[in-house]
Amino acid sequence: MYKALEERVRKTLLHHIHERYKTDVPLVTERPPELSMGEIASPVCFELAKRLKKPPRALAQEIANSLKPIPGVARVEVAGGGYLNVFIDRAGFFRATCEEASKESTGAPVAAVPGAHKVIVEHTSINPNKAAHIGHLRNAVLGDTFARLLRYTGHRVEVQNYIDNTGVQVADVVLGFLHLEPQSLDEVRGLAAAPKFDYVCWDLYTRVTQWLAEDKSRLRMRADTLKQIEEGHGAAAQMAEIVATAIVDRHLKTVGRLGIGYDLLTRESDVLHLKFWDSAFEMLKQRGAIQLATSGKNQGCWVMQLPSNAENPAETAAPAPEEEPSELAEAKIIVRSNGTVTYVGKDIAYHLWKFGLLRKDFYYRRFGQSKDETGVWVTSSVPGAGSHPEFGHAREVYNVIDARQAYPQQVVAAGLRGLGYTEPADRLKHFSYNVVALTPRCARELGYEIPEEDAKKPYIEVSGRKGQGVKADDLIDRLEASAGKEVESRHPELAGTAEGRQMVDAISKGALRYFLLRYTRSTVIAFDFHDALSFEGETGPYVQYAVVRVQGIWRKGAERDPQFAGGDAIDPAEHGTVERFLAPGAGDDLWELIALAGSLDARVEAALTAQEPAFLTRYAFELAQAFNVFYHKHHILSEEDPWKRAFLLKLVWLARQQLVATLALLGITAPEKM
RNA sequence: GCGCCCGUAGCUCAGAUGGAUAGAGCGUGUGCCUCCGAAGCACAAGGCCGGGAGUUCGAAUCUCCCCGGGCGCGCCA
Repeated sequence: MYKALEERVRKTLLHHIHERYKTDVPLVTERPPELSMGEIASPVCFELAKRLKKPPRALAQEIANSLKPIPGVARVEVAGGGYLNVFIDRAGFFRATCEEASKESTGAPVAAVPGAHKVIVEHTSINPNKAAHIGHLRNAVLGDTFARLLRYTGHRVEVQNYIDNTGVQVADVVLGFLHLEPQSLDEVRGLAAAPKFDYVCWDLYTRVTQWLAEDKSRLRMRADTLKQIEEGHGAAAQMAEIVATAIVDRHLKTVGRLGIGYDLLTRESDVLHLKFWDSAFEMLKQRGAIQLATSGKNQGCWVMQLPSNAENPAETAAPAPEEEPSELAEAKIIVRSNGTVTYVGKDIAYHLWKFGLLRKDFYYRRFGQSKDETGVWVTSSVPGAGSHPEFGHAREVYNVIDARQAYPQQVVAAGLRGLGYTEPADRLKHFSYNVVALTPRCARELGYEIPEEDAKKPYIEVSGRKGQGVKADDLIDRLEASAGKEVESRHPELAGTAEGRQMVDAISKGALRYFLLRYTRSTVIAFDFHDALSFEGETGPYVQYAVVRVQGIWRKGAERDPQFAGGDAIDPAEHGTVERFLAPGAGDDLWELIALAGSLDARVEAALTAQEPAFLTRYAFELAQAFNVFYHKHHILSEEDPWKRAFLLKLVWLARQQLVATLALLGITAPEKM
């Protein structure tokens, strides 16, 4: 509701200034620091004063006096040196917010706006050769939450998880099963069917890394293995298929514990076998987007020139004709002199497909052994039976990839641009985030040797190749154990019941998702079990608890009075009492909660524009905090004035609606009790 | 060397698009369960926003220069 009103105020002011002063100024609105200053403020008169050479305060006064009434606004005041402070019509805002909230879905996906363009969000994309760790979880949770935000605002969203099943990381594990700890195909199949196969591979991968380091000649074996896997034949390829498929299955189960799923798994092997690259290569050559270097250090390679000035690609797009590509420092190799394509080359082809610009498509089937029709879709190299949804053909693409990969992402965009697809290139967004590191204390706790000079650092990055890091399932297990203890101490009667398990599940999931989302994307998370396992303060369970308190009120109310109706109590709005309870002064604290509860739309908007899910965790916390303050101040069930009681109940209902909706966007549910 | 990110309370972090008195959580100290659940609430202590210059009516936020940290820049993926 707040967003709509803010926009209306902004438009009215702009129009008014345009009419009265015949000038257009950039107009921003903001939240005043205190409620006594209104709910919407604009410093526009400072800017206007500069242009008109008049004192800002006088201008503000003029505008405030001459402005026609704005629907939903009670009054406009002048404050400070020339601020325009807008005071919302409290009762009207309350009614409108309740109206909106009653239509709100509480978690179910919102139907896309008819005719909406498709947005692809790619996230997770873990190498399928070992167990997922906390860094992967940050990726998946960020991507999943952003997709929820897009869906909530009416976008058509397709979530993809890219599976690099033909890369060196898979090859390393296959190498381990072939040479380091030889196993037959059947034996590997057996291992892959066992529960903790991803942990087995985690350890094997570590040993292979060391084994390769011990004797560099073994790198040749790896190259051969990789080649076999890429070409898709031989024992190595079969083993890679078994390993990758089983690990992907493990990853899906792990992220599934946090409520994360996908529309499509795209496999690199299918990109290769369907020769997506060949098509892309032709396009790139035809458009001159890549050149064959005829001399210099890159001789024999196909290279792409990158604009040296990223901010102004147009200026550098056309190089001087006499310039030799081989001499350009900014050239990026796309095809090696031996004719094989690099990773970015494949990625360019894949992204052409994402935008529907490649004249090729995958085949599709359901993932998994079971023949059910519910499994996630996965790409295939061979025609499958039956129909499938249309995949790809996005207008906009978000790639959730950590900040270290900013450069390759730029190369992909440059590739699109080189083909003349400037608009798709602009709509290819790198949803960048920083890594999850460990605090030195945490690293020592896990038994890693930390040099003295590193012990003072705020965080240290550990090596996945060395098998260091916190495995996702281990962390979730610890959270569940910890939540289980809390639940048991509060509700011993629920031990072992389905309700108890659901409670533990909701709390641990809520704590973890909230923890990973509360940091802004550019922050390196210094992971520590103490913070991640906390259920107090700014955490998911704190917000969940606010919702649980509402259920408590309803439950208690129903126990005492069979007629009690909770959120559906008599509508106080219809009896003219809302104005009384929200009157400036006495009603300020209630109004504060309402103003915040009505700001969900504005916060969602901000989170989307800034691509910053952390804005929403912040909002959830603020709202829960405001509700808790309200809860302690007003005792609802013992309120004697029936109108006041009805009003407070409606307010409780509203706060709950907004909290539940916000949590749903964060992928968190609140249990009935906790 | 070039490019990107970061430096805010003892610790971990918010302060998007420049705005009014820089905020949370954790930790510390003190209160509050006969009262809708204390996974909570209230109060207190704690800050040259890394340093310096500049732009502006106004700078934690923008520009430049330092200092300190992290990450990229491969015929790896």
